[in-house]
Amino acid sequence: MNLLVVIMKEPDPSRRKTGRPLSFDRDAVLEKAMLVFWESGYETTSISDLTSAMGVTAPSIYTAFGDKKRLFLEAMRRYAGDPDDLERALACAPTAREAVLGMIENAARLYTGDTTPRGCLLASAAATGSKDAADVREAAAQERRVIKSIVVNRIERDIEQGLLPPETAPGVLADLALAVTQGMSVLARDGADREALLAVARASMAGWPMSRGGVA
Amino acid sequence: MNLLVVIMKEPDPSRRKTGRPLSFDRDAVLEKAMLVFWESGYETTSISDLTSAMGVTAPSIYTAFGDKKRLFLEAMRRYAGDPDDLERALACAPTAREAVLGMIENAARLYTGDTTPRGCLLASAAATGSKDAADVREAAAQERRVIKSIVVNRIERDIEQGLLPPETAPGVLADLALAVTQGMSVLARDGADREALLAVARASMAGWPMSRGGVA
DNA sequence: CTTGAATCGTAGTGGTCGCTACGAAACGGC
DNA sequence: GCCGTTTCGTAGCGACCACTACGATTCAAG
Repeated sequence: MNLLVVIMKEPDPSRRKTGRPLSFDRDAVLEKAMLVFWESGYETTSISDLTSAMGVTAPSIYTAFGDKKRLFLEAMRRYAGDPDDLERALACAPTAREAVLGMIENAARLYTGDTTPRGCLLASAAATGSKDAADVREAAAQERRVIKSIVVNRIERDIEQGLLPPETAPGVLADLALAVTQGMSVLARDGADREALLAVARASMAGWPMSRGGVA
Repeated sequence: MNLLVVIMKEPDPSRRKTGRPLSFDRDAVLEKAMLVFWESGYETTSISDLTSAMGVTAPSIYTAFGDKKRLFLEAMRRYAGDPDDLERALACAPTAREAVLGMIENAARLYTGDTTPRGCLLASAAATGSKDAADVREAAAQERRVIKSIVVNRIERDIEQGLLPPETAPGVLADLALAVTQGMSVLARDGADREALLAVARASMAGWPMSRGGVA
């Protein structure tokens, strides 16, 4: 699916041949849409909410992005970023522990930024919904699964290198990291400040096995 | 507010004087509504969703519960239960650590029940939404604040009794417990099974200070 | 058996939803 | 200038939203 999308997007760089040009910056407008979805969720954001926030009329949105669902998926991918970037960031850290702590701390800061909505778009924008938005929730779940597998791989690397005890359960630690991350989104929405979230992030790592002298 | 509600509900036990009686069990129907909101969220559940699930026509819902917002708030309170029950349960446990672990484990089981929707109604039903549902989100936030304060009090009791080191930060541990709880809801919705959630629950407690020989 | 009170089902209300038809406008190629 | 192509803004589509008016129905009270 992703491969197909990439392949079909190939002709893009050489396009813009004929016809009236777009009157707006597609990327800037997509970011506005992302912020609205981040703030108000997928189904609970209306097209008219989007048109007023993006400064673009409804027909222009539909010609540029397809429909509301595709616009949201594109906004969500823009929010989540490239999984390879996350993988590289985790690979750079000296240990899996520091890698995951850094990831959670970054989330804590992201959820409490003063120019962005509180909390996590992935956690809140499609937490629930009607049946015909099930595929959108599944897409968000898929993003989380990708993140989890990247974290699991990073932990397994430390186990193989003897930096973590062999009985370490990578799946549990990754699930814990993900649960804390998504749970912090709720705290942030409830008004918790950045320091409170960072304290939670650090406290959530206290259960990790020690690097050298194992805890057992 | 709660006091007022209680006071205004005083005449209830002696009511049912005249007029046609309700043709349905108000409590059973409220539970059906709770399950629908639990599954599909507040704003993303329509009145027609509720009428078909509750087996009651729209006018009957409105005469029995007021409007959609009041119905949801009542369903949410039914879901959350009486805070005093939580307080008593935490008080019964021998230590704050066991009390909180039990609370999180209960959440893990609740989120993976096979006769109820996955995840947590409090976490997902009002995670985001439009402006005119802000008071509903605030009500959910208030429920979480009550839970946090109960947990904080239970932890402070152990600190006063010397079961936890005096430098323990009750707010951070309570926030962590809440974040893990709400985060597990996301994992449950993504398909995590009960054992995975219970493992996360236990792992999240690993960072707690030891009861006797302190960790520092 | 009548009367008043409360709920019943039927059948809608105005409003907003996601989405689009359509003609005018703005481009590149000739 | 002219044509084909694409986007523009206007205006509105049918469907669904939360909610309710209204007359029939079912109870307790007298």
